[in-house]
Amino acid sequence: MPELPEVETICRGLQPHLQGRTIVRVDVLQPRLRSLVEPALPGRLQDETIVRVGRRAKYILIFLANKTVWVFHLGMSGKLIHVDAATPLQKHDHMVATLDNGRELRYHDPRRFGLSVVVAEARLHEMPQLRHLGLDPFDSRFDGPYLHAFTKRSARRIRDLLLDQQVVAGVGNIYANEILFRVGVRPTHRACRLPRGKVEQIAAMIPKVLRDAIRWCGTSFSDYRDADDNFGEFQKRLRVYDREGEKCRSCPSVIKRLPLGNRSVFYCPACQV
DNA sequence: CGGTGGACCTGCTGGC
DNA sequence: TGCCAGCAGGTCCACC
Repeated sequence: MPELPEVETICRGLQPHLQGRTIVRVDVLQPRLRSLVEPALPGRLQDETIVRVGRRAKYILIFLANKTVWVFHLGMSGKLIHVDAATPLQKHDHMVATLDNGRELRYHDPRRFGLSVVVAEARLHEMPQLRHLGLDPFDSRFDGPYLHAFTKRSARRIRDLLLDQQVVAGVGNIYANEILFRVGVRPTHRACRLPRGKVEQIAAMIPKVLRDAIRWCGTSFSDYRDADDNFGEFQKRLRVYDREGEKCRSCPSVIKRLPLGNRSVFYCPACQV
């Protein structure tokens, strides 16, 4: 589900609710996520105060006063929501953190592809999931030459390269498709065959599209919601993703869908070469 | 090493 | 109406 813009929207929504709050208790209702939630996790969080909420790629980072970090990844269908304690529990609510103001932070994830761990802040960037991540697209070092260093030596399709978190951290299938439409490149184009100028354009378009999506609070199809359980708006601004058979917004052609690996690509056969 | 394809889960939709 | 195949925002691992 959530790519960088959705995760960033959730973080921005959680920050004012969580900052300065103390976690009173944590209940794990279903520990079987992508990896098992360690039994010691509730004890490591109890009575800890939240300093701030941050993000690395698609990971949500809740920094605690004792210099540990509660890390979440939402997988495909995860939600992290701040609610009133009176809100009825939903099916697939797997974790509930009660805060000192009586409100609750709930982790909900039907497909259970998500992740939740607590790590020492000093070891955060050494944890297996974060260690090999590439640059965040908003990092000042992320530019054309950086991306070109990857594209020039890769025979992969450009869509697959953009999904590789070791190259750019935070792009997922929706935004990979949207970015490539906006630079007129087919998702199936081999990375190493793209001219340097096109790679520069792609590198510039990545943060542009992601920023735009953040401005619209992310993309909601079925299950994505922000920290207050509200929909995003960017689905109204998609040019190709999930628009198979519909008219291109830039020319008279019809958007095509192609299964590529186990993720569909969407493109305009006229606008994208 | 690089690249591909399947596995992990549940739920929804569309075709028959 | 009911059933079943196909598909879904992501990662990780086995295999070539």
